[in-house]
Amino acid sequence: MLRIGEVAARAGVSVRALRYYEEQGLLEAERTPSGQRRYPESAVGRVRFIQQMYAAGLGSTDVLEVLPCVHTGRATPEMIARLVEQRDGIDRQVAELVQARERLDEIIRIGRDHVPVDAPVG
Amino acid sequence: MLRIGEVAARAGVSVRALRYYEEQGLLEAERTPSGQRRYPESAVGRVRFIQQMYAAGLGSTDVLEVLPCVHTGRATPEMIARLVEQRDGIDRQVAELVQARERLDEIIRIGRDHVPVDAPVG
DNA sequence: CTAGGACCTGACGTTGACGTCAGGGTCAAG
DNA sequence: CTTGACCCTGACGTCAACGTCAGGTCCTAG
Repeated sequence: MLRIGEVAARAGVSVRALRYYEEQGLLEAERTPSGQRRYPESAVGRVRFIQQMYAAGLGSTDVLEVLPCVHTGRATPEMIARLVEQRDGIDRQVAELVQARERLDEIIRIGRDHVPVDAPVG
Repeated sequence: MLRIGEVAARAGVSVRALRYYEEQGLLEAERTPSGQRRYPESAVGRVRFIQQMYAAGLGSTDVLEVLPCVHTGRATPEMIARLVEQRDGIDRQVAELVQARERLDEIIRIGRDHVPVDAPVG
């Protein structure tokens, strides 16, 4: 059983973040008699997953909806529907990002052509 | 010359957003003698671009750095460096999103296999 | 048994991109 | 010349995912 600082270090997040995840119902912990949190090893992976979902733009309630499937490996058709919805949302985001990337690339190309004089040929 | 509401409608953003962009130095406007903003047609495209950059995760200062190139079509090597930096940032984001997407897909597959009983074969 | 590092619970602070409300001008139409 | 839609400037509110500080407890090495 890991202490909170240990989990934080291994997962690359702050201690505060872990307590926040607990607050949001995303992460449970056993408690020692004195009230300190103890996590199983699996918590590290769970936290990494949570981070990944945050990075994908999901809010904590979205993650909350998705997590049971991860934990149990089972999902009701309803939950699968949610998962698919979130995945499609990510797809839309990727599409937007790619568009923005192309826009920037275009600007970069144009900028390189019109680049000032002091760029010698070599 | 367009009024602010017109620009907002065409670009699909709120009037408040346009005033905010001006505050951030992202969007200029002429003023009528009475102080009302008047925009050229080009403002609509400009706003769309700003939105696209926001969607790509850039903050307003980042957009501010990038905008002159768009406006003038010219860029110093320094500005190009910034543009490339931003583009690479977007690339990293896309990579993260794709990873998250794959993770969700995996969960969906597993979930579909382990799906409860009441899914008849047909 | 004691020092100090890790942990605890509140609870307020932060940041960005606006939303929203208050109080008051502006302007084309009838 | 008035109505009603549109515009103006502050200025405070919001939301999420934490940061940070205060004041106190725990625990482990020496």
